[in-house]
Amino acid sequence: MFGRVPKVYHPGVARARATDTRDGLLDAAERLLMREGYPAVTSRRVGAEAEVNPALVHYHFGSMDDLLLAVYRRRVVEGTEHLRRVLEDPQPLWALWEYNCDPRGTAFTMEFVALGNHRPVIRAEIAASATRVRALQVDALDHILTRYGIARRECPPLVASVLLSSVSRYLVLEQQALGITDGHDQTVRFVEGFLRQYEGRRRG
Amino acid sequence: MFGRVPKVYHPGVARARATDTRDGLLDAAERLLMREGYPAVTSRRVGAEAEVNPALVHYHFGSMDDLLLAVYRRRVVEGTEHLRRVLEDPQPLWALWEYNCDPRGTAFTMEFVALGNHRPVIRAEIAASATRVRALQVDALDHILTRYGIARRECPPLVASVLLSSVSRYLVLEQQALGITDGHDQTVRFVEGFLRQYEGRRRG
DNA sequence: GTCTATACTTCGATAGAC
DNA sequence: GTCTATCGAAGTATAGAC
Repeated sequence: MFGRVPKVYHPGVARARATDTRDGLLDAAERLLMREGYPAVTSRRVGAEAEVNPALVHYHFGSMDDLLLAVYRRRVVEGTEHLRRVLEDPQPLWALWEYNCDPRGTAFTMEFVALGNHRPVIRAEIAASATRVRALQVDALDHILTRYGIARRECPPLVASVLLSSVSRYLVLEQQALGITDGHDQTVRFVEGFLRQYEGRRRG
Repeated sequence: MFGRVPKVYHPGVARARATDTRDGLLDAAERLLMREGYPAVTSRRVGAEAEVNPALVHYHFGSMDDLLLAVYRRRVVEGTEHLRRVLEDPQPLWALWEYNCDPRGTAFTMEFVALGNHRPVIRAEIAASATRVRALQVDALDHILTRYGIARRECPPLVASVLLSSVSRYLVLEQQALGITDGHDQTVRFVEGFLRQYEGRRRG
């Protein structure tokens, strides 16, 4: 599995480079995952979506679990980088709320949660990355809440993080997975009124 | 592998009635769903779990979707009845919070959410039932909040319902599906402190 | 690296004996 | 109603030619 790192090819030949194929497979798997859900991510369909032979999935990644893991890891790296920028926003609470309300992130995560429910390897990976992300948020919120004069005892950063993400993500989940939006507008206004208390109207 | 165990029963003696078999299949499907998740709910495995021939699944329910739908509907009926009793609790906010914190309900629902993601029939069924349940909660919360002197403008019942269920269910989801509990204790204490403002300590 | 071909598994669903 | 037997489709994965 580790010895299959792509080698250098004859430069100038029209043949696709190994990393192109590999990335193409990752892209294809992610597209299928988002468009049709993880049951659609089969070696045959990934191959077809990448317009490449299905056997290459196993050549490049070994098992399907390994492919899915690679997809997940790639996105976590990007997501973490994104989150860091979000937390540097001049209105970090607003930015964090909007970040967590992004349906794409939730959809992606939920597919892997569903997947991880019966694939221990994936479950472990999600747990580890989720813990890191939460730590990042908590660290930032600690500074932010202190700056806003909110006592740690009154609202611990950890609690703020959990509350903020649970509400936003659950709303997205309901809407995305079930098409339910009853009460969502009102709830969003309620939360945003809260944010406005500390950071004023959203700018930019 | 399966069909070889139970053999012909003497007619008229211990033979299972049709409804027994049907219920047995529903039970078996639900057990498999909770224990191993929806991918495990195949006609063959349901048959084995119910100690009955796999072909009977199709005889009694038609397709697998129909079986899953039947499992879901049975539970919704029970769940709704349960919720009605919960809302009549002398401390309804506490009772509702605890009801939503029950991991079993969330696990069951999440399996169907994952399932419904790519099975339109199931998705529609979930959406419909979720809407009914929410209406039930909102109706009850309207009376409850009014009784506690909370103005509708200050905290609309609809918002209270969405907030309460999103936090509890998301906590359960994180813990159950990912094994993450960081910050959960603190968040629960935070919420319960809030409940205590209106209903005092939990009794019973 | 990439492809063809294939082994092996498990699925949903049905026909027909009893 | 229940079982046996089976079809056809789809999945993972590997071997081997190029």
